Amino acid sequence: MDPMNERPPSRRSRRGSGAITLRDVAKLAGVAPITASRALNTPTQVSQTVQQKVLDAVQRTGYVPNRMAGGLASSRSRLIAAIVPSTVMSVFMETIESLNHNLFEAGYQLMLGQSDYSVAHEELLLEAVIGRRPDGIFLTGILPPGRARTRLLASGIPVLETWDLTPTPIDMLIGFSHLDIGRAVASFLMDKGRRRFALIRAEDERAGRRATAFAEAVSQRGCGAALVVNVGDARTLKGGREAMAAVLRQAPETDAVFCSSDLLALGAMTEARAQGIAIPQRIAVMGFGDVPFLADMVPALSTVRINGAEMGRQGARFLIERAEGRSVNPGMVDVGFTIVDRDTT
Amino acid sequence: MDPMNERPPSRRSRRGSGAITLRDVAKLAGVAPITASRALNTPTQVSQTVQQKVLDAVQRTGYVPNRMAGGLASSRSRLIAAIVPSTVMSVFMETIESLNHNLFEAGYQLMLGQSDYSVAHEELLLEAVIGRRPDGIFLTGILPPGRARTRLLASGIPVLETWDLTPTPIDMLIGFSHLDIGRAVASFLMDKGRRRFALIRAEDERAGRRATAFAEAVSQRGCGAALVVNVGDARTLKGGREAMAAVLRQAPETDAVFCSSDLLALGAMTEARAQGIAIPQRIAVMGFGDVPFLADMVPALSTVRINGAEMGRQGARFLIERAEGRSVNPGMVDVGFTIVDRDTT
DNA sequence: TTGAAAGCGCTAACAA
DNA sequence: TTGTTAGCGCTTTCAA
Repeated sequence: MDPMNERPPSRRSRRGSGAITLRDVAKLAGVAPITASRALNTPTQVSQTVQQKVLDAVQRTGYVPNRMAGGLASSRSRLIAAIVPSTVMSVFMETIESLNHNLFEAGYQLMLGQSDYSVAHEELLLEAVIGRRPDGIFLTGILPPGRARTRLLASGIPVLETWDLTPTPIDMLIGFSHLDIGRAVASFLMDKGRRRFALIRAEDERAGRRATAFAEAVSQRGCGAALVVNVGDARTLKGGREAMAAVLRQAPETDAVFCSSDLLALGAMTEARAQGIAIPQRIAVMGFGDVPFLADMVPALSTVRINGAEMGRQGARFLIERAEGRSVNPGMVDVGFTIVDRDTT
Repeated sequence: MDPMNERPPSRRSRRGSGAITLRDVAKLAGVAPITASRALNTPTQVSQTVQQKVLDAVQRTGYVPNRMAGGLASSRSRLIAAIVPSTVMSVFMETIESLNHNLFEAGYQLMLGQSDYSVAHEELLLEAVIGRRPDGIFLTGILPPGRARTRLLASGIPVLETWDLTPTPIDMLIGFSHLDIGRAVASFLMDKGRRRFALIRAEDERAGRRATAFAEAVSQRGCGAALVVNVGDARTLKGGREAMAAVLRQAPETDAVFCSSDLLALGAMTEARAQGIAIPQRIAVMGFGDVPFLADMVPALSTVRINGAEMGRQGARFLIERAEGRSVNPGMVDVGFTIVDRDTT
């Protein structure tokens, strides 16, 4: 080893983390650090010989590149942040799983934050996330105007909003229309001859839009006003049971119920069964989300299928394209939805 | 502004990302960068006046600290990585949600990787994760000896294995005994007078251990060998239905079935109901995991409750303690389990 | 309590 | 194709 290659020991030096660095690998391979860097990141820029020597050195030392350092130097973290309201029993997880899978294939890592359904929490989360300088941010939902939105805009980080549509996205957008769903479900049920409707809906802005569109559509076609029962949490069965009990009490002549989640629908069915009410003969039940396992229950739940995985896949693509410096502007991508007609309608 | 404070423009300079940096804040506040850093990170080390001036400057500039740079300089990323087999309909998500929540409160961020139930995938994932230099790694499960384990050990990153117990953990361990569960469920069912058992189990090593312990326990108490039916994926209802059909065909006299997940149990119940078999009168059904909503179904599923949130909470605590340099050695923490006796047994 | 200097481990820019 | 230099934006170390 040429002592000239050694860093002159300075009295006030910090002695690193002790881990193997690119310098060590380069020294072992007999090349400059930048050459070792190229051998690993852009192998085409380097001769076969050097390439092999560097790879050998990596092998022998067990070197694992420090992506924090690389990210700092290149302003590319290869980190994508995603924010969901919740992760347990959440309809968004299919999207996140697909996103994560596709990101990993491309050498990116996912940072996951949960807002716990709180706007305040979401703002803190976004602040923290921006500090990590991710190459992109994946939002499950639309970010309303406010501090967080301003901050995000100012950060210059590519943002993808999903699971909804809006004429005023922050940046990229991929989703579907909740209004269209409400209308489509209304038509679907009316075409089946249903006339007296109830809505079991979660305290959720999007669920609200589906419900409103549904209610408007049925009243436009001359049906009476739909009974609306609110439920706090879309992810419980209990809420659906209680709401169905309320429906049966307040409007016993109801012949179709549209729930804002599959779990609520399952609860509604449970209550109906407990009260000896035939589904779908007397009341049709419709869910939302198409939780996988409900197709295999008896009776199988009719529902609205959202292509969550597709949003994850395309979302990953858009964000990666942006991260690699290509200027993608997908405009508004509508992935649509499907009404799944099973046993309960 | 004193021009002496400006960095001399060099011909080959890279002109940063253009974002506001600590230098900008410091300059505005009229202090050195390091002082601004202290004002933000260790406010007690700084005078009230300086503190206020820096905070003002932050406010006015909209400065968001770059955690990559901070992490590089301090060798503390404030990033924790967690690895799960899957995120959709996964029994681990309660743990991850709790982990994430507790980490965020303490100023840490979660990186989530999914192994897709593949060992090869998990190794790649761990390699990638190590490159990020997280302050800790949270594993849902025990990492068997192999490349990944060696690498992890070599990295020196604190590791927490969960959801299982082993005498040979990599580092920290918090979980429960799958063998104990198998035995406890066996006793529980035998005490209820059940004698002819079947097991519906997923192709999962831990489910296998629960099943084996169960089978041993029942045969030790003089019951006949339990019929074992294997199912590929624990997260489907369909698998449970098909398995139950097999049980009914191959051993119609079966009077109790222990399933390796709640969803499989729900499938088993669905099939039993379809065949007109009374639960629990003729066959008792037991699940595993205590998916929240199953308590509200009719009949409510008896199951084994795992305190997933507790593992997340305590796990966060251990990992953070380690990250802050305190030498925690919790030994083996057993969070136990609870048998939940509801309608199906 | 404050600051100057050095450096974390890597890569962009330039030069050969 | 390879190397030199100068940072990326922050914090540690040492000194005042």
